[in-house]
Amino acid sequence: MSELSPTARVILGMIKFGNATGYDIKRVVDKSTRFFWAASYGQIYPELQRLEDGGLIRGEADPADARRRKTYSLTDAGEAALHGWLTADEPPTYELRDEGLLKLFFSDAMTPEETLAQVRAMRARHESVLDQFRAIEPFAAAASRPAPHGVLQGGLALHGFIADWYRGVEERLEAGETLAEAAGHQIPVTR
Amino acid sequence: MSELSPTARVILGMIKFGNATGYDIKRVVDKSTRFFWAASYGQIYPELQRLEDGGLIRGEADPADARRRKTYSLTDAGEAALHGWLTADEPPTYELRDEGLLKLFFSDAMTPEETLAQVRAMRARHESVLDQFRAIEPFAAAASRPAPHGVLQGGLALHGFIADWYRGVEERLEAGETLAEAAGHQIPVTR
DNA sequence: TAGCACATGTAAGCTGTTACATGATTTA
DNA sequence: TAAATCATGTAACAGCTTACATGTGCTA
Repeated sequence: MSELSPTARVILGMIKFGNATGYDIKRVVDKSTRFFWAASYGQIYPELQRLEDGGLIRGEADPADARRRKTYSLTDAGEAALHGWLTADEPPTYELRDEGLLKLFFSDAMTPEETLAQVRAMRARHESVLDQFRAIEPFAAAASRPAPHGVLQGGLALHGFIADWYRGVEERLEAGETLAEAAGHQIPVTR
Repeated sequence: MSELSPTARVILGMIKFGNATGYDIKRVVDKSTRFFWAASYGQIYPELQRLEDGGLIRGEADPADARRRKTYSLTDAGEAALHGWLTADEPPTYELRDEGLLKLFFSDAMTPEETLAQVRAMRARHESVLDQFRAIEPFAAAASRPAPHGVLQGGLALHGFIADWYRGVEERLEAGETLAEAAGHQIPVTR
């Protein structure tokens, strides 16, 4: 049994928890996993087809429904594939693309003022993510299954930490320190 | 002037700071920016060609050098493009792909023991990144330009925070809490 | 009845990795 | 002299986004 494609991983999980149509999956992904696992229609619909061809999901089109909506569910093979992936011991993918960090990496080619402006933009970005998370939180807390709310807590902690870290760097840059000095003085603690 | 392609952004920066060949750029990227901005030969060499065609860089092949090495430098247009990108006020790209978080998101389909095993693997991953950063640090600290060391400090803080956060979650999971409970009790502080 | 949400799908194009091909130079 | 490193490049393929095409059902 070959590995699940990246998009297949979200799809199987989403179907497992009752998000049964491609449209549904997209809608839920855009409100939840997109912060660490995005998916677009261009990936979702072809992948649903492949998963059905491969026997991991089964699609049913209700003929009474005038909308040509196709409702998917996991087959036994699909359940097994999902659980196999969830419990696999290969190191999980972790990939980051952070343009702000790249700019800071090259910030010896900028003035301190220009660097400060970029740091501010980076902090704003993470604050905005925090705002989105806070807007989602009541729904996550009230949801029937608890794990997503746990992940959201992690996201709040993470982006809160990053925003705080940038705030500290900003203050030190404003006081005239270099980026390296400012970054070196930031000491994180978890309690 | 159209936007710099993702790989063009690292390339211009790297050339600016004296990494003059495709091979060089790849080597340095793999020791530094790859944690937040990766690049492969399949991107680098064609992009060097395009940048030269576009007049942002100039390549020189030393005929006395038996190795067919091509040494690049920034043209005035290239300097301007680099600086324009560095100081642009569009919100910088921030993309994360974290398979561990996706598994936790779906962990209601796992037993507590299986979830714990995944959290341990995630922590191990970040600890391993920390080890790599610590190995790099002396070189970053001794480098001629200071900004990369500042970024490394940020990386140490970030992955240290994440590893600590997972350690806390692990302990609470071991004590029998659910993921949502364990995550909710973790309170981050920066000082 | 207009507009929005529901619903599925595809085509074009960009970005990226992996693996291979080729050959020179340096070092053990 | 063998192996590692330096050095450039390409072909095949995987993955992803954006934009478009098409049509239904609900609601103000």
